[in-house]
Amino acid sequence: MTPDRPLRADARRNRERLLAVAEEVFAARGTGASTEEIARQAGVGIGTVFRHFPTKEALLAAVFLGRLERLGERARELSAAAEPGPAFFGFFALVVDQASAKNAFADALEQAGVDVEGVTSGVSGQLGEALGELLHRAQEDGAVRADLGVAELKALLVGASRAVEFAGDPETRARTLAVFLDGLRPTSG
Amino acid sequence: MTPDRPLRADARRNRERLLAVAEEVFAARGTGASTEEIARQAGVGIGTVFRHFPTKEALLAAVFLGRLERLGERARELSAAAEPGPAFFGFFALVVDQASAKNAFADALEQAGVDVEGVTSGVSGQLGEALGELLHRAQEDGAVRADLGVAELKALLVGASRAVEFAGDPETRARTLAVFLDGLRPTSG
DNA sequence: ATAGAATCGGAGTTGTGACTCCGATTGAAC
DNA sequence: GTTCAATCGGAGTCACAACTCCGATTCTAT
Repeated sequence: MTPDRPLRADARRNRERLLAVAEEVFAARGTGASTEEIARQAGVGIGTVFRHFPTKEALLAAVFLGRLERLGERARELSAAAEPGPAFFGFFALVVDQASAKNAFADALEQAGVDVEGVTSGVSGQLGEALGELLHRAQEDGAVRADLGVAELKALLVGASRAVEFAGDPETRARTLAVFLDGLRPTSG
Repeated sequence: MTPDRPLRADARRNRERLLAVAEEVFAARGTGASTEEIARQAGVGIGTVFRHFPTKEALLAAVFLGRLERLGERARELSAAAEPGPAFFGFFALVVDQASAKNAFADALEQAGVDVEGVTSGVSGQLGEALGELLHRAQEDGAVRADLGVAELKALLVGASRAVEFAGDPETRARTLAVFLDGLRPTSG
């Protein structure tokens, strides 16, 4: 389908630099940030941005795709390396922490939901699997209530990210997060 | 400060109609919806929109202000009419329900946080008081964990709205909401 | 070192949306 | 019914952001 001749060295550099800068800028200024701003910060011309990403939407999709991929990796790592309970809650905290710096996961997942050009669906699926494993292991271990699925977990991650972002100071955040964590535990009754 | 001569009948009508339509349109299309669209749907010229609300931001502020006011009223009503526990959880569910139709509260509170021109601060304070009463009564009644304040409650309302909005189908929503409700209850330990 | 294909830069185009201005209209006071 | 100030409508202005185009530049294969 795609002959995909390897990119010239400078092109490859620019592409990577653009992705990195775009991620920062979108995180800092929101997805409304202008492509020109990104080009300037990356030290390239606007033309270069649009050659690599034919559309602003495509650039956004690429950035979110990267986020989802990294998130999936992290979930798999934790799944393999830690006890089910800590792995699960560690991942939850990690996502929420990122979000408190900048609402990464919510945007990313949302974008995946909208699914720009269908690009993200594959990765989104992978992430879903990783989340599923994390969740099910924690449930079998009795660390997390049994009546939740991956869909609920995603919603909760989005909600927690948002809540924690909204809560300004660290103490409010901690107390807010505690509600989520306690709510996730098996019901005592 | 403001002589505030009463508006002419047609002006008053237009102003109200604009607010109503703007609320609908912003809810449906997001806050990025154009003023022209709102004018068209309200059946007035663009000039009329800008005479009543000198800025799109001012229009947004007015809409959000209305939402916050109604929310505060509702909280006070419940506070007066129902048992502490049901009053609290009823309000929580109510906010979340609205949000699932369209993310009303999150946007409204967020806007209040940004506080366009300081207009919302008064009402936001009132809402805060109403929430405080709802919360404290429920806590004294033992229906809600004691380690939460109004700040945490607001964050949780925002987060829950978002989470439930993200969760597509009603069943996922219910299970997601259950995590919040259980997390809000006093910790058994 | 050289050719020439790939890539770059950024001025220019296009579209959109907030906001202004003023002649036309309409409500209210008499 | 007349008057006139308040209000209206919407064409026009202005700013900004996405996207295009092409001459200038740079990489790479020989």
